[in-house]
Parts: sequence; C-alpha cells; structure tokens
Amino acid sequence: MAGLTIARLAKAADVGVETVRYYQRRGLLAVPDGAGSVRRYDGGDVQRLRFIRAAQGAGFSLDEIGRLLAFDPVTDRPSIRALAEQRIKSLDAQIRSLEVSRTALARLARECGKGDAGPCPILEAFEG
Amino acid sequence: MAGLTIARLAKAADVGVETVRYYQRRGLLAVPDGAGSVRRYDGGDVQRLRFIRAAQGAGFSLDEIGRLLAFDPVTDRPSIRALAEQRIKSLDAQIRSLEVSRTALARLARECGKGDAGPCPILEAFEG
DNA sequence: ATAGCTTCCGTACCATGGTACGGAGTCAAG
DNA sequence: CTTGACTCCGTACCATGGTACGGAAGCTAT
Repeated sequence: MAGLTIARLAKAADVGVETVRYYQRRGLLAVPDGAGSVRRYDGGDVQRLRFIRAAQGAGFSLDEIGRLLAFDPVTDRPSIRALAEQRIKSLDAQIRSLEVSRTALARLARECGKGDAGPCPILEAFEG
Repeated sequence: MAGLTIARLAKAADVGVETVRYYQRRGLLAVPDGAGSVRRYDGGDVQRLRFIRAAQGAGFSLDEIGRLLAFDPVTDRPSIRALAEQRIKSLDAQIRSLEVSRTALARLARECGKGDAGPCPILEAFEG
C-alpha cells in the first residue's frame, strides 16, 4: 500500500508530527479518510506542508496561509497579490519599529560605555 | 488622604487597570499594603509604570525589564549594558529576518504584477 | 498471537502580554 | 444608610504557533 504514515510525512516535510496534526486542526491540511485505520498521506501532502513552511518564511501567518491556499493560482492573482502587498506593508512597519528601538538602544549603550561614574544612562532614559 | 487609586494610577501612566494588576502579578510593580482596604499608589508607582513602558518601547521583554529594575543604576552598569547589548543583537537578528522576508515577497509581488497569464508567481514560489 | 512501536484523538500546557468576568468588600455622596 | 462606583482577587480567556500527555486502537515482526 503506497502512502506515508504521519511520521514519515512529518519527516519528509521536516516538521513534527504534532505540527501536522495542528495544521489539520487549523484546516490547512486535509485529513485523509482512513476509516478506523491508520491514515495515509502522499506527495501532495508533503508539497502542501512545504508550501506552508515557505509561506511562513515569507512572513505570512497561518491564517493568511489558509487564505492563500484557498485561492485559485490562476484566477485569483489580484487577491493573492493584494494579500502580499498588505503583508509587505506590515513587514515594513515591524522593521521600522524594531529599527527605532535598535537605534535608541544602541545610542544608550554607547553612552553607558563612555564612563562608569553615576547612574547608568540606559536606566536613566527609561525614568522619563 | 494622599495617594492614587489603581484607576488613577493606571490613567496617569496611560495603561489599563488590568495591566497594572498584571505587572503586580509579574513582580514588576509592588503591591502596597492596604490592609483589608483599598490600596493607594504614589508618584513612584507612576514613574515605575512609565519606566516599564519606555523599556518595552526599547524592545525589552517584561522578563528583562524585571531584571533591569532589580539592578542598581550605579554599581550594576556593566550588567545593564550587557543586557542592552544582548537585546541589540536580538533586535538585529529579528530585523534581518524580516528584511529577508520583505525582499523575497516584494520581488514576488513585482513578478506577479508584471502579467496576468498563468498561475500566480507568489504561490508558485511556495510550491517548492 | 503477543510484544512493542505507531497512530488516533481529545485535551492540557508552553511562552508572551495582556483582557475580561464575577462575586464580595469598601468607600463617598446624597 | 443606602445606592452606586470603585476595588480586590482569583480565575478564565484572547491570539499565535505550536508541544506534550495519556489511553485506546491499529499495525508489524517474531
């Protein structure tokens, strides 16, 4: 009987078995019907898991990935692109926010390193 | 009787009442002893809340802020600075990771926008 | 056919930073 | 001295992305 067990599927996609189950619960991955038996998976499932991981790597949440998977690759291009643009905007906002923190903190750390007398400038900055 | 109620304290620091309680549970803020009565807070508490928010703005987690608050501003400068350097490294890693996503996704979105025939290049990229 | 590894499934738990709720007690004003 | 607002406290819940556990059933090798 061809087909992968859940453990082999997980290994093939380099995720944990519990992660596979979690994606099934989230509706990202179909649960094959194995009627009172052990369910079998195929290459399509491996592909789908890889898709999910790749999309995560591009910054999409599992919720967004669910929407991506529901789209038709040919007819829904505008919607897919819109989702991507939205994600890019969100990534930009996150990046900017982290950079603000990074810059402020680096300046404070530099200040702190310049001497060792008195209270730490890092803590002082947070005192208001 | 001088002293702020928890609602006034929260308002003064621009946080929610539940957030104040949460910080108390986390050990970030002292719980004044109000012996079977309503507890009162002072300017020091407002200051401390502002500190927490400012430190969060610099990218520190509540756990790290707890450590910062435990340090002596004068004698623990090296430790404080080390914590800051560590946080900067972590911020840098997060920023780099987001930028990788951002760049890859922007390229795909550009690809997708170049035409409307065939399957969406964004989805195709995730297929492996 | 029986030991022992997997699988199945529900449920609970992890970190993170809160938010919401419900009952009981307290407090100030009318 | 009662009403209404606020406080206290424990506990549960939210999102996010999983991880862990435990019992029952299935599967495989000897």
